[in-house]
Amino acid sequence: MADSALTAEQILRAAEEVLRRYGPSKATVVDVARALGVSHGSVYRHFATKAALRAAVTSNWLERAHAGLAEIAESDTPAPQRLHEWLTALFAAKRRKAFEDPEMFATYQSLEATTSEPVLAHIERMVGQLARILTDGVAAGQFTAADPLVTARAVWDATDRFHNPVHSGSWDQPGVQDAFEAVCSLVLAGLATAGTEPRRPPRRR
Amino acid sequence: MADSALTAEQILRAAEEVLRRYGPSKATVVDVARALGVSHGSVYRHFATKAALRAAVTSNWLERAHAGLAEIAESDTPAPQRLHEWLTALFAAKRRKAFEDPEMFATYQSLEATTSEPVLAHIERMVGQLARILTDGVAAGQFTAADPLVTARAVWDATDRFHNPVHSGSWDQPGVQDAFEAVCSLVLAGLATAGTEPRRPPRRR
DNA sequence: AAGCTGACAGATATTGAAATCTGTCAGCCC
DNA sequence: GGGCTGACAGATTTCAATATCTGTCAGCTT
Repeated sequence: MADSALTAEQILRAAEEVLRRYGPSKATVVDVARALGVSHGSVYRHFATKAALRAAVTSNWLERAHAGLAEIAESDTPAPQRLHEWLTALFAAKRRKAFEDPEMFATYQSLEATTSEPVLAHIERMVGQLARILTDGVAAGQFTAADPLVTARAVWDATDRFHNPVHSGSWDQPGVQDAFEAVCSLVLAGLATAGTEPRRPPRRR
Repeated sequence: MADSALTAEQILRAAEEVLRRYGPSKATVVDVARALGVSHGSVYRHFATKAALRAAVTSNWLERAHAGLAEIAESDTPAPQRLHEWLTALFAAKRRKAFEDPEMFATYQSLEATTSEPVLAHIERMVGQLARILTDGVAAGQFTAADPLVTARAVWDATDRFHNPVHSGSWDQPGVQDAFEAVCSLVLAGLATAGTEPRRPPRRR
């Protein structure tokens, strides 16, 4: 019956729980199956590989973790403040997750290390939201950016230290918040003027 | 006699060779001693611990690897071009080392992971050179930066993706050079105007 | 006496055998 | 028949025994 059918939904929930309890290095699909009271073969009916299952769980988690960002990106706050707010919210969310949900964060981190598809998709989404803010800013004459998408990627790269999980180890050190603000200011100042005109093809020297 | 005396110099040379041959995870101080034809106890007369020896070798190597940067930092090229040149040279040097001298690069990388003293000193030196360029730029009216040292650190952070060894895995991918130029442009544009005034959204224009 | 050696204790790494896990699939059950 | 099971092969991980390494030091050598 439909009631007793094993759904992908259920598997995802159980897998997240298992990952949270054991961490990415210890969690097995046998554990997930056991938590659901089914044989591990059933899990493979819904997810082709363990990696795919982990990716789906992480993707889910990432979506929830960054729920508020899209709203900020689409608010009608002036673009400069909006960008600052968005970056601050992103950094805060990452930090909070790293601290409060370490096992899931480690899972995300291990996924990132392999540059897998869902992480790339997530980055695309994030860069897309940045591009949205930039486009609005350009329209309002607050920003200059020849190609908002390229510039958005530059902003993403420039703030890497504050959202890339490989740097999470330094997020609890004293100076980070100041460092973050300094980079924000630099980036905002850069957007206010020239944008990302590839200045003078680097003449060989 | 003085001729046969074991010097720290000799040990450093031998240790670098051993590190280069075996890599940081396999090289032992017994190997170093063997290469010198002495007992490993002698090595400890000159370096208190294996970590200290590795740090000294890496420090040495780092110094040589970035020899040209100081000259660029102190040249009389206009600050904006000089900064671009410096960042480009830094990125090129890192990339070259990662590719041509992988074992020593891995050694450096493992040192960096522990945020040890010599790496911190090296970063200080790099940020100092950036600050020098910034100060010159401010004096010439090309840059705005309330506190050049703080701004230098922001420039260092913003370009992290192109000099931090944790990112070396992405340095051989197609788009990096463009990404680097885009971040450079953003940073240079930011320096041209507001510098690092803590979040004062540009309202003019 | 300054510098080196070699033996030592405790920590770390290597190894290979046993256990567990991943992914597949023929067959069972609802 | 669609979905689940349980047994299986090959890959990976665990574990404990063994070997090697790090750091110390008493004593030898020159």
